[in-house]
Amino acid sequence: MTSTAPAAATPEDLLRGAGLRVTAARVAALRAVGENQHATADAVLGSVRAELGTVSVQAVYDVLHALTDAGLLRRIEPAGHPARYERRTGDNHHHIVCRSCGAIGDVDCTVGHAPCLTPSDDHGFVVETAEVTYWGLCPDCRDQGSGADPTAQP
Amino acid sequence: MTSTAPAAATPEDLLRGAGLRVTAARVAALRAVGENQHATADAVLGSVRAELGTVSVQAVYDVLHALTDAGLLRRIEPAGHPARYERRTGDNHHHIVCRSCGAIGDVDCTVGHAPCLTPSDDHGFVVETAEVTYWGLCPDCRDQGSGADPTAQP
DNA sequence: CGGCTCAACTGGAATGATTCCAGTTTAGGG
DNA sequence: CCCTAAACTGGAATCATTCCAGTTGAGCCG
Repeated sequence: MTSTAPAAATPEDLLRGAGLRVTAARVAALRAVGENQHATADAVLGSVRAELGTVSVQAVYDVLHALTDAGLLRRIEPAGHPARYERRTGDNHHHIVCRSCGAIGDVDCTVGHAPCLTPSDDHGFVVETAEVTYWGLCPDCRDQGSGADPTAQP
Repeated sequence: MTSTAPAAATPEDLLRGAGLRVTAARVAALRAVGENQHATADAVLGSVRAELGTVSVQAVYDVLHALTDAGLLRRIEPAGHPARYERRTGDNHHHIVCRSCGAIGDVDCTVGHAPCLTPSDDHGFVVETAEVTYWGLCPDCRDQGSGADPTAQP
């Protein structure tokens, strides 16, 4: 049990703390993402259905949206892949994505705080956040050679 | 290698230099992206049709794919937006995207060469490239603050 | 310079992720 | 316990992109 936060906050507590109604779908979705970081909406749908029985596709999208807006989840969208959700919020960490199987790893930006985060020429834009995505090969795909093997998934 | 094609290189020369067949669709697409950096596939389709008359959707996607594979174009895919194409290839510059209208600007990474590009913990991944996306507001949207914006959140 | 061949193109249908919509259920404050 | 807004249902729609089967044309070759 990781007790990084003050005590092991239950999904229910997290929801209430964020001023959201506590519903079965939200609790299940929160738990699903907690157990499977970087889960896709589809994966969450699967987990939630396995736990609750019938849940509509829309409900899961609604829930993921609500939780993301409330700051309980963070959504990441690697180019060419469906969106994924994670529970690590607040810290602006980055991600490394496997070109072959799409697996994702977290990357803490320890190189100072924001090295790249101030563009040299911002074209008059007001910069709010900077997002770094690393692309490469995960250990599994690296070992298997470079086969386009869509059967691998963590 | 010698200097690649000079700035004044015609689309035809660029295509031949890349070992690609010279077709009307490719020439037109290359010119379209040249005149409208960060154009979407749809925008390119519009330009190409304006120039050539009837061109199929598939042809434009084929062309953009071929040109991207050949290194004549670079594709960028900001989360939540359709893919865009640009002619600045080779240098690993980055992009700033307007949250409000989706406008895109180029950002040269002058802060050293690759500050963020070496993750602190790579999880065993083989990192090939790093991609930085800045999110913010473009000058127009910043000034307006409201109006042509469906989901304003200043 | 006319033929040949395969890459390129046509047009229509399919895909996958996500959203819209109208009606029904339910959490939780009064 | 009752009410109301928020959440959920299920089906259809959207949007970018790709798949498919047949047709056209660029560029090489004799």
